[in-house]
Amino acid sequence: MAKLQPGPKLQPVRGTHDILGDKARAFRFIQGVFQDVAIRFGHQEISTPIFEFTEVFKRTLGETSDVVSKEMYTFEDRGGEFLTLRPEYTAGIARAFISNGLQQSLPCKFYGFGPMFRYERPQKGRMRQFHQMDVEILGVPEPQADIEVLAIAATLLTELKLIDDVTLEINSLGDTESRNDYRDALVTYFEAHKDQLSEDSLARLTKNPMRILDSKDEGDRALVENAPRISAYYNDPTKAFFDEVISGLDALDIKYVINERLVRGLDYYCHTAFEFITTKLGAQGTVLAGGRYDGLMELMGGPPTAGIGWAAGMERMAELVSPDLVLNEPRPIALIPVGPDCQSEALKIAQQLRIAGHAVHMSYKGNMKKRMKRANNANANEAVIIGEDELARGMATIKNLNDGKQQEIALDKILNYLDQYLSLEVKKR
RNA sequence: GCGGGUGUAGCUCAGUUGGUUAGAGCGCCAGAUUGUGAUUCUGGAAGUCGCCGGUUCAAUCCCGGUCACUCGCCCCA
Repeated sequence: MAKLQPGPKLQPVRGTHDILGDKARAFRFIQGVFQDVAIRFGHQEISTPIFEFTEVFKRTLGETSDVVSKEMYTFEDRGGEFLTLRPEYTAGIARAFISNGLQQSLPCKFYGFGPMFRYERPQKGRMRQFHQMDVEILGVPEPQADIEVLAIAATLLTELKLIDDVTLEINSLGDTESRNDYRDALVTYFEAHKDQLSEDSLARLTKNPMRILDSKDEGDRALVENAPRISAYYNDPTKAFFDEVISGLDALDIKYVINERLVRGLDYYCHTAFEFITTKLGAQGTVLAGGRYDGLMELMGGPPTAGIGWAAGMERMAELVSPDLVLNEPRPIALIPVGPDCQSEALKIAQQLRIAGHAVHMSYKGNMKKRMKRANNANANEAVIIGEDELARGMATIKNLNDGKQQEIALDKILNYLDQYLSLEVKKR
């Protein structure tokens, strides 16, 4: 680690990272594809504040959820308000929906992305500040919205070339009636085997019994094998809803696995729940996950409004995405003035090239050797060398940094020459 | 909140069964080449061996603590 001076702590706060270099490029690439896909599906961008009144999250996520009970970054501001850095996107969007009176303009199709904050012990694929991309459809109670939202996810993962790295697991948590019936049955079952449950699952039994289903404890797993299955408790509407979602996936040729033990931690989910999972990221295999939350708006005090959406972890995606896909930045042109008298001419040419759309690296100081070296480090394609001799003749030297060949070009032909030459280079590839 | 692993140069890592000057590769700087990078050759700078304490004639190495990073549990994207 770098040597730290005495004084303020100079390392980043635990669980936070600086995003630069390849990681920044990967983020920008992923974000770009995401926005493009979301817009093609007719979604509007929404950007909500990264903090909200604490109540917004407390009410919607449920007091007993881990997020609320131990993971929120909450603070009191100078006005005495309790604020919380958003631990997830959906609650903020739901609040924005109500604040802006958007029930007048249903359905609402949103996309957004940005940082989220959870006070957790960091590990692979899990940070205290992390970034999510988020998609929501509000006001569509029909399964078509579920299908569409899944189609967005599948399209995104396909265009990021990640679709073969992930498995879509899907389940229905049922409507309120089905879900409550099932929960009761589960509790009855596990109560009868209380003595065999792990300590963690014993706590889940009162807090969130459905969580026991995806326990990693071996003893629990054996019990879960014989536990009642959720599909046995689906009523007719639930069954019809889920069937329609599934046939939509079939129609779109989106591959999935039905996992009856897939549950959600947060209280407001119903019907469809899904996760795109990979085995390539260690313990945190979920790359993109979401579900339907028809009860959320009322929970928050708004008009009853159906909702479905998902969130994807950008750090996790960035780990998976191939560097070849990301490395598509145009190579710059390096401008190298030789001697102080050539500085202003070089500056003018650089500006001309930049206005014409080229990426230009202008060197600031150093002898020619050093400037050439910097040009090389910047991965420049061409170096435009402006020297006093050439300048006197109205010429500049253009050197191809790939093959080392160089030639003189008239100053007023530089743009023209580079436009032609570089477009040929692109065609060659 | 609970458990495991790791901390040596800007980066990736060797190493010392405790003993004088701490090692490599990459990177950086300079020169070979005062108007030419990438390749080659030569030279150089750079480390309180995470921090504090203990044991010892002597600690980067052993012991204790602490901080940081990392992996896992809980939970989640």
